[in-house]
Amino acid sequence: MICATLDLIANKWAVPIILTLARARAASPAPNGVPPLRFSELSRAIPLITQKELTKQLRALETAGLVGRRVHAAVPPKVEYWLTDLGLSLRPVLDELGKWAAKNGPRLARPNSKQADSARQEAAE
Amino acid sequence: MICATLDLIANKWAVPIILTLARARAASPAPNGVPPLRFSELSRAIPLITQKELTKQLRALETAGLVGRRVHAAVPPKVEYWLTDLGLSLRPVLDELGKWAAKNGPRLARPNSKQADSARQEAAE
DNA sequence: CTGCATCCTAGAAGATACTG
DNA sequence: CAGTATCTTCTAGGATGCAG
Repeated sequence: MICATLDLIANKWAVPIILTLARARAASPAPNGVPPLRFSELSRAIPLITQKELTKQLRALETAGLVGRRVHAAVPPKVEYWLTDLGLSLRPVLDELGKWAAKNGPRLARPNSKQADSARQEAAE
Repeated sequence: MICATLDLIANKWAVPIILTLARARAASPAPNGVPPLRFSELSRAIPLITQKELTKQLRALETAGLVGRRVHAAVPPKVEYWLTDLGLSLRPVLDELGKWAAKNGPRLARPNSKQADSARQEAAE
């Protein structure tokens, strides 16, 4: 079931979204409430993401319980998202991942490229 | 670039393969050489994987430097794989991931309705 | 402002058959 | 034994446009 967790965070935009929300949570000294981000704020904070993807990922993360969502029924619409405690508990995982990536990432020869790797030695015993 | 790392291990069979090789490395007291696994041994250890997928993933992991590969030019063919030190260094990451999954995984409401039928493979904890 | 619906393409992954 | 080679299906993800 470690794969279920991976499926959760391995999507292209899941990590940026989580980190953005985590930053928002850390940036504000909200004592009793978590400072939420609006949809448009998230969209601006992650410029390259599509609205569709942002929506989809937020739904997935919400379903998993990592992200909270509140709709303010008003005009104009206002929907806020925040990282739940469960979502925040992912930080050690992401940090560990980040540590490894920082250390070994630079050396990562692109993994899934179809580049014919010529430098594979065929040891003939 | 944390995403590059994720791309590496987020593939369906990457984790089972790495864990299998890691188990092989831990299981033997090889002092100067790492105990390798043959292609067929890997295939048997991960019964549900396709040959094509096994080959593809091994190539990707090899390119990334996580897995070593040695071909013995002989009949019958014999190709051995082992986890490199770099590959082994991923363990803390996977362990952290596993810890989180063990604690919060049971509560994960299906994120993308991804039926993980490979759960049989993950007795690593 | 939010976010659903629709169409589209590239790549992941499975099944099966064949080869040195 | 250790792979390639096809063929097929499925889904992630991008590009719109429309609606409440």
